[in-house]
Amino acid sequence: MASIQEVAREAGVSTATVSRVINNHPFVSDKSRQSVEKAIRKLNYEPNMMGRNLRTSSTNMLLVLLPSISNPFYSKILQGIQDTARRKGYYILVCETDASSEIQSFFINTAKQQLAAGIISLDPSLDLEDVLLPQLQDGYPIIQCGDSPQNDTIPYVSIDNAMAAYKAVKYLLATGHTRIALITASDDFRYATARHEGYMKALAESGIQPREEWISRGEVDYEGGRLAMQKLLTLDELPTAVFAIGDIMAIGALKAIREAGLHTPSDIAVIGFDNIPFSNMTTPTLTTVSQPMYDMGCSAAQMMIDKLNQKEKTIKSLILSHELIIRESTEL
Amino acid sequence: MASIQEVAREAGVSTATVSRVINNHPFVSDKSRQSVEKAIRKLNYEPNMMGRNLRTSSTNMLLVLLPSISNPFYSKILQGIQDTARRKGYYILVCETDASSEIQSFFINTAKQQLAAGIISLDPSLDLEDVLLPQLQDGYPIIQCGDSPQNDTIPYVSIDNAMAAYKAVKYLLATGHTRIALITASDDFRYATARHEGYMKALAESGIQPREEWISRGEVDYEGGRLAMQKLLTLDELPTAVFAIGDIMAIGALKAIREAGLHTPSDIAVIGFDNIPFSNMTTPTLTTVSQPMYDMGCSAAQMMIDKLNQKEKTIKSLILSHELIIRESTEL
DNA sequence: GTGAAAGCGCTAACAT
DNA sequence: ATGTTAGCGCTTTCAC
Repeated sequence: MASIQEVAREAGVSTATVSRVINNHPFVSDKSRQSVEKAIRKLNYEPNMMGRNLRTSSTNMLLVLLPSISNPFYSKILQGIQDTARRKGYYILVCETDASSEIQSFFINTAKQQLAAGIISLDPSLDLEDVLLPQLQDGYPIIQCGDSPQNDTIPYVSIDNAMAAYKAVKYLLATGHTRIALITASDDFRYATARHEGYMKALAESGIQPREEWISRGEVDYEGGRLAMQKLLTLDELPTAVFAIGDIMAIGALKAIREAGLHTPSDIAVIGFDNIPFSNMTTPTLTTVSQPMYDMGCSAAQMMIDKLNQKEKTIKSLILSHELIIRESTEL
Repeated sequence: MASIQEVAREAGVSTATVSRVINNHPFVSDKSRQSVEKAIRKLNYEPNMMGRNLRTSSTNMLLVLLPSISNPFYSKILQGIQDTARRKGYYILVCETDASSEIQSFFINTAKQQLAAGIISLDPSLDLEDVLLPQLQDGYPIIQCGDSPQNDTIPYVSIDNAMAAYKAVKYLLATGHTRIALITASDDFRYATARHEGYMKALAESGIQPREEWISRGEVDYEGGRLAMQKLLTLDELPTAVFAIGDIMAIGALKAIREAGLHTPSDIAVIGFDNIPFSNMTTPTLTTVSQPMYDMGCSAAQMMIDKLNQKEKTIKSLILSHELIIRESTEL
């Protein structure tokens, strides 16, 4: 691999001039510029990132933390992050946080080692402020994406989860349902509690007393949704509709309903949340609240890069819009 | 961020000694080692990767090329790669190749810039040998994962696709089907042609003349599978079974069958390929050939790291085992 | 407009 | 067993 030295020698100029050309600095004569460009082409030269980054004590890599790469919600956000980052010349380092427990120290080192210029976390269960921030340099840029953080000192990109859930349940109420159950997860996730709130608010507005037994909890996956639905199916008086806080859980619920010999939506209507691609491939297709996953990723990356380029002093949180998508799992 | 200089000063030794401690070199007195370790803790020191990598002209980053992060097949492999890499102290740079056309130059630069120590490609349509290799330094490590390359000079991790397809179709034949259609993709993908071959071989063995009209092609996605199935449904004599070369296409086929008012498996049985998580969540659940996606990723990463550590001179290709998983879409 | 030279943080000869 | 020193490739003052 050619170095800047060799290019300089080939072009008959100093390394400083080569550097100026590479970095598009003004005050380089056309003559020098051309001979440098010729030398670069001839030697197939590409600046060594380690040298550059060491010298400038900066990097063009961003660290993305996410619970699971194979979860379609997170992978869609990651797609947005990576597209935007690449377009701006940034690389993405991916780190899966669910995998093991030494993860924390591993990714904190990434920052301490000056490998990554900033961190975008998609992990809703990571305590960014109390655990992560104190270990990082002051002012180290960090953004939460896909949920709001526990405390509002960390900037984030998300949607209005309470409002979205409220609208979903309002829709069920408007189509005549009154016995509406909720399938949710542990209260550790901010988005889960927000959607729970929206559910409660919608019921309250309609004067419906929410019953304790209508709240069924499970892991945020297919089996979790299936088991949570099975619990609901043991009730004496069955709900006529279910709002699940995530599509994967909703899809598990669809399965449980079918296994019980009941039909969706005629016996029990189901609404999910996220609008993952697969929600449109189920039988019946799933009514859901669409989150702009890809856009959330793009926005988070853009915000991070603006901050790194000092375009923005501080990062301001961003609330993107959501949309209720009505499909077969709720219409009669 | 503390540097090695500051640690050396704090510990009252030279930077060389600190370096020896960091890198677990022998010939350091217990006394020195302890005072260095104490200083490291006190200053919260972590070696700067740019400095280290520049000096050693090596890196602990691997570049992974994949068509789409949100495709569950690739994201599951990526998960295996990333898990294994992290455990060995390597970082993963992710690059989505479907996104745009400047991609090629972008990732080739990653190698030229000495950013990544090696490349693992999950992209079956990338011409690694003729396009990528010539632009890289001689001996630059590269592995294909999830498919075999066009020419066998690039080491790869895959399964025996022809055999797997053969067994899938054999199973359909054994359960009494004789009119078996194939839903496949363009012949640009090695895995697609291999599975096509397996299909042909199984039919030939049973003395069945494969009909041209039974081969239906489409994009490797849900819509592609759906459209390919719709084409098959226009035939005068319908097939009684369909083998799709990917689960996503198979799921699209299930949809088309249902839309035509027919039932799976009673009217038309369906077999997919890959065993992505969703194949077990469809209605009916999908019979499929299981690829060890996660393991393929782990193996590719391990092979790459062994090569980088000079444990292996050359990388040997690896064929992992597959398995036919029988679910509801084929049983009567 | 251009070049000389310092130095980013680290490792590895080499010297002691 | 430890320290001195050179230098990886680059950018950026500073001097001309």
